[in-house]
Amino acid sequence: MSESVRLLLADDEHLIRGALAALLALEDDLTVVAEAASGPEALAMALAHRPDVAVLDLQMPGADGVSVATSLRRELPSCQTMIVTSHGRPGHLKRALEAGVRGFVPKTVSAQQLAEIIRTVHAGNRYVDPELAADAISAGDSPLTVREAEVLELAADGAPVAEIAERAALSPGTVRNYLSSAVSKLGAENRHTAVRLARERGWV
Amino acid sequence: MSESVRLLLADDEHLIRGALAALLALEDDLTVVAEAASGPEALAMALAHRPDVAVLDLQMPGADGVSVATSLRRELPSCQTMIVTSHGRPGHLKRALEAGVRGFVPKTVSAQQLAEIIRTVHAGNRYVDPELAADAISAGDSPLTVREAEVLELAADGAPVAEIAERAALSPGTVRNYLSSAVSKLGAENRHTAVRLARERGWV
DNA sequence: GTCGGTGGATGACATCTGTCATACGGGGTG
DNA sequence: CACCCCGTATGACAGATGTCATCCACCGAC
Repeated sequence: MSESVRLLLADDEHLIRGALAALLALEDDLTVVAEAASGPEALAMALAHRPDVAVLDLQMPGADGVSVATSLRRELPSCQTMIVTSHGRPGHLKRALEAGVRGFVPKTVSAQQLAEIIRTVHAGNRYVDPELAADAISAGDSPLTVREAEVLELAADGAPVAEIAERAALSPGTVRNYLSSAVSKLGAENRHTAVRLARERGWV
Repeated sequence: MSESVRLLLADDEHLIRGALAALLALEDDLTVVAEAASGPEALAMALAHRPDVAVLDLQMPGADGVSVATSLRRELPSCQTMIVTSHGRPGHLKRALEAGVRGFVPKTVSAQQLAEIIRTVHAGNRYVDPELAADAISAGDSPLTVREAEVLELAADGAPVAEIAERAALSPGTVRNYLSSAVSKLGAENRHTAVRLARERGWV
């Protein structure tokens, strides 16, 4: 049937990918034409099989779903992309939408729902899980300046101020100022909880 | 058929749980008798349906797979438990085995393999994914004492010493001692990198 | 040109952390 | 019993961190 939507499934969890392929194959207007277990593989398979829709897991070895979507947008514009994620955080959603992703759903949806969303995306529309969207909206825009976010990111792995200063080419004092203001903007107790909060809200 | 293995599936990701149920149902010696989307629900369903084998996701809301396994061991000893995990870290494996879990596999296995492993577990044998086992062995035993690990865990979310002390019912000075010794044992620069290292090695 | 805003820096100060020595009670082991 | 390790605690001290006020240079707007 030439009407069938050609799908690429990319997920590093074989169990899920296989199960998903089996369930989606039950829908007679959906055809899984390729599967991949990593970011680079997904890209290669997409270019080889030219699917209509790419269903990408967010967390994959090599390159995450959003990077793959970005590449696909450039190299195979005819292919719509959508992200499926285990435990989604709003930051990824924002990144994904900026990358041109048309669908963003958690893995808590059922196969029926997923099939329906695939059709929606294939029709050129967008679909974002309402709950994730609400989270993203309630998280709002980052109150951090570019520098504050940069410094906060460098602080993420527990590096001391001196190291952050070196890596950011700033004076240690300045780094402490930025961290201090970031911490107070986020209402955190110290930079480490600040990093955590910013991560949760997708601001770094 | 009375020979069929009665299964409980617990996973908060509807997509995966449903798909898994569908695939496992294809094996005619396996029957899914209950599904759950959270830790407490898994426990309740297990007690209600008395499955032979419980297939538990590691990450679930409410109570993780290992806690559920621990409770099951006590409240429904006839039920064998196994853990399926997305991105397994060795620490969980050790915890799981101590909780009496008989099978521990990553979601990268195929449905066929999983079915086979379920049979293995049901037969009273154990199965641990070779790669996860290798990781666990190479990570070795934790050099941390129980208290050090406890305190380190409380330090994980960036809480200040005072808060850790309160939550651990210890004096702040003692907390600092433990953190200090944990940091030096792990060769870290500060408690935060120590937390990260311990996490990577599965020691917390 | 003056004004204000922003990025960057400095210095001072209080507090928090990390480290160390020391102390004491309890549980094993020789 | 003596010894050692562990858990717990205290005190002391150096260094790191968080906070604040202040300052300078640059840039764009008025």
